[in-house]
Amino acid sequence: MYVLEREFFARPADQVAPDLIGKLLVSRDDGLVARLVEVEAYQQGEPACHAYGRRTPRLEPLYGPPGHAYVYFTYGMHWCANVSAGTEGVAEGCLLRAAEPLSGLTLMRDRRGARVSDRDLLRGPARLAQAFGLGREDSGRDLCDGGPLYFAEDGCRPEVRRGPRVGVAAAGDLEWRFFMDGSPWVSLYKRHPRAS
DNA sequence: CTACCGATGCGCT
DNA sequence: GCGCATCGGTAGC
Repeated sequence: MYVLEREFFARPADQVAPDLIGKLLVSRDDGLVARLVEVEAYQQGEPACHAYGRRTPRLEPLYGPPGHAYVYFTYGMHWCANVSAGTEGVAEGCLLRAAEPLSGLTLMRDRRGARVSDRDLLRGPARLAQAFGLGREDSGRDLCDGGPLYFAEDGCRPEVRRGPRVGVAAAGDLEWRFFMDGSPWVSLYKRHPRAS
């Protein structure tokens, strides 16, 4: 089991995202481990990216060095987590959309709700963030500095498929959603009603 | 299982 | 003020 170093993330987001499929997300102090099954790439040159045509304080983690968390708030109640990619000064990131829970399911269920099925614990970006206890204070956190939140790999080499992103109005024709072929842990695919 | 709809508050224009 | 990289409940098949 090897921890993913910063150089893993120092590539364009659309190259990092497919390589994250099958990797492990670890919250060490919580004892949480999950295998990523669905990730989306975003980069600053295209309209769907939060950093499209602007640079504001909340977006600094995306512009900074790779391997840092960018956690944002959406729809008035949900947090979603990205890991920054590419080179410093260029905003790129990978949205963690779904994962298979491997360890710490009890704590995940404490955070998500007692009646939530295993299948729904981490199926969706806001669900994943909630189960891992991620929020505003985690945005900007370094994920490659030996701290408690990091990525690891265990030799899993899944078949990766790709398609259009989920729920993005300015989706364009980019197929930057990557997911594990045939996995029951992947989130439901819903295209945005006004997607181009 | 799918389809619809309301909740909710922040970041930016 | 507007729009949103969403979710959960309910209704219906």
